[in-house]
Amino acid sequence: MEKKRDSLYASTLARGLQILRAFDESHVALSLTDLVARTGLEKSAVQRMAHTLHVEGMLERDPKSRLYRPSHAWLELAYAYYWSDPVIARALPKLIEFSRARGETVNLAQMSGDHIIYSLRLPNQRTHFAASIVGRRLPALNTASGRVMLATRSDAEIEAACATWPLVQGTEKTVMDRAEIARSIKAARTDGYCITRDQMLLNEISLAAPVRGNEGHAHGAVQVSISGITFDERQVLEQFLPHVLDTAAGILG
Amino acid sequence: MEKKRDSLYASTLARGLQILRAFDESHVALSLTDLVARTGLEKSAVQRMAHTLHVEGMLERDPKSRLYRPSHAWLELAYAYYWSDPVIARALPKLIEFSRARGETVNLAQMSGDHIIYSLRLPNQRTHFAASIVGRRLPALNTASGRVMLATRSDAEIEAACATWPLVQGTEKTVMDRAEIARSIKAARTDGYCITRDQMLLNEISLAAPVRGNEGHAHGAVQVSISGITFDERQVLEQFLPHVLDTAAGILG
DNA sequence: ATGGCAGTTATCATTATTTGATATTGCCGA
DNA sequence: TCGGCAATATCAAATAATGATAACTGCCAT
Repeated sequence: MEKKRDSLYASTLARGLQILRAFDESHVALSLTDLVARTGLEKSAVQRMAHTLHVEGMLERDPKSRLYRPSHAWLELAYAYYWSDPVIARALPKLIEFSRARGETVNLAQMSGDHIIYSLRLPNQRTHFAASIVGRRLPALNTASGRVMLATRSDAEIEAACATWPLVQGTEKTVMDRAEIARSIKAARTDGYCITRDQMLLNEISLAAPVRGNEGHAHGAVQVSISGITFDERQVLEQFLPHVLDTAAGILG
Repeated sequence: MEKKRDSLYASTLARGLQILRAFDESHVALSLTDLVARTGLEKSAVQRMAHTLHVEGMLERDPKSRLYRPSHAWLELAYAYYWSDPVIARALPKLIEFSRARGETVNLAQMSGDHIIYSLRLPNQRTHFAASIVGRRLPALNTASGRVMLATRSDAEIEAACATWPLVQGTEKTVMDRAEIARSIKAARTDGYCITRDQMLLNEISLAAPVRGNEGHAHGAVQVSISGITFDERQVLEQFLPHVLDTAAGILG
């Protein structure tokens, strides 16, 4: 539509991507009209894009209901991503080791703009579905992983992030005070870890340590989710912090 | 190139998808000329598609080397896929339970045309990278998972599959004899499970059981990978089969 | 059953967008 | 410093996308 004065910009392709992005956790199967509503594209455009994506194997379609759904190709893209990111290959064996040794859920989170994204997850207990699958994005400032990664950046960047990056109220106890978050990040810088509680899920304690490259800044974060019912924060630090720090340090060390 | 006489087919979108699919385990970062070589598209087309994908956040690019790489958006697509597939949500808690109880690597495989694709993986020991990440595709006939799922289909389908589906020689011991594979599938139908050894990896024993829906045919397979060094096939059956069958049966049961 | 209707499929003239050739610029190694 | 390759930018030609609209379908309520 009215995107950019960019002669290299192929708007048809962009429209097709809009269709793909219309699917998310609360939109798992969409009809043509759903897609029209969600993308704001013309009915005809949606028809052509969806059809093309179907022919190309990017969308499955139920002949009965005529609803479009993501196809397995979406997992193949994740597979390609995994191979492309060198941090993943280094992190995975360490996370497996941790998971085996401690029997707790351990994740690799990475920065993705002003969000974190979970790129590896080794769930060890039944929890919410969203907390067990890869690809979930959360506002960086609201998460231990995000803060501990941010803590490896410059003061200016931290300040800008604290001032402008989005916050989402995950629970009634989610910290929404930017000054307090800034303090948490400063603490994370000196401590080398960040611990939070009840931020995105009640009774969930989250402990994260940065995966640092040579240059010092974070390429990711190793994060564990611990039940706040069976442990308090002090116990989590005592029992898990050394191993988490070790695991994180070992990845690019 | 000139695909179909299909008035609804948006070739620009298809070209963009070709760019995405140019990335795989052995092509993790590609230059424009690489993309030209791999896709067979015109230089200008590649330029525009790659640029658009970059602007839309689907490709990352290293300003120094000018190489394009998959972005985190590829993981977000996987996230959307996970929510869209009802089998995943049912299977995940069961697999976690299994993984916890047995301490062995357990996977959910699904049919994807004539291949299987691993859609959930809970690795429990260090192994090859490819064996630990989701989205990997393998020829169905060469895998225990593929055979056990195929075994729930009609005789005609099995016959056709055995005659025409692709085979890949994963190791020197990979069974490439279609008649033998057909026998293995028939056995899987009566046994309710399939076990293989040394097929895609030497000294790997693979045991799979079907995830059946009401109608009886398989929506997936629960599969465990066991070291063929520490166990022989008889031991694997004794020690794992009941639990694998249980887990698979419990998913849609 | 049947009729109505929302949603899907198909058609087509118009023209905006892509196309692909080429020219220019920038980068890296010799 | 220069040479050569790869990446960017440009542009006229025309293809391929557009969006309005018409025809069709299957589904639900009656």
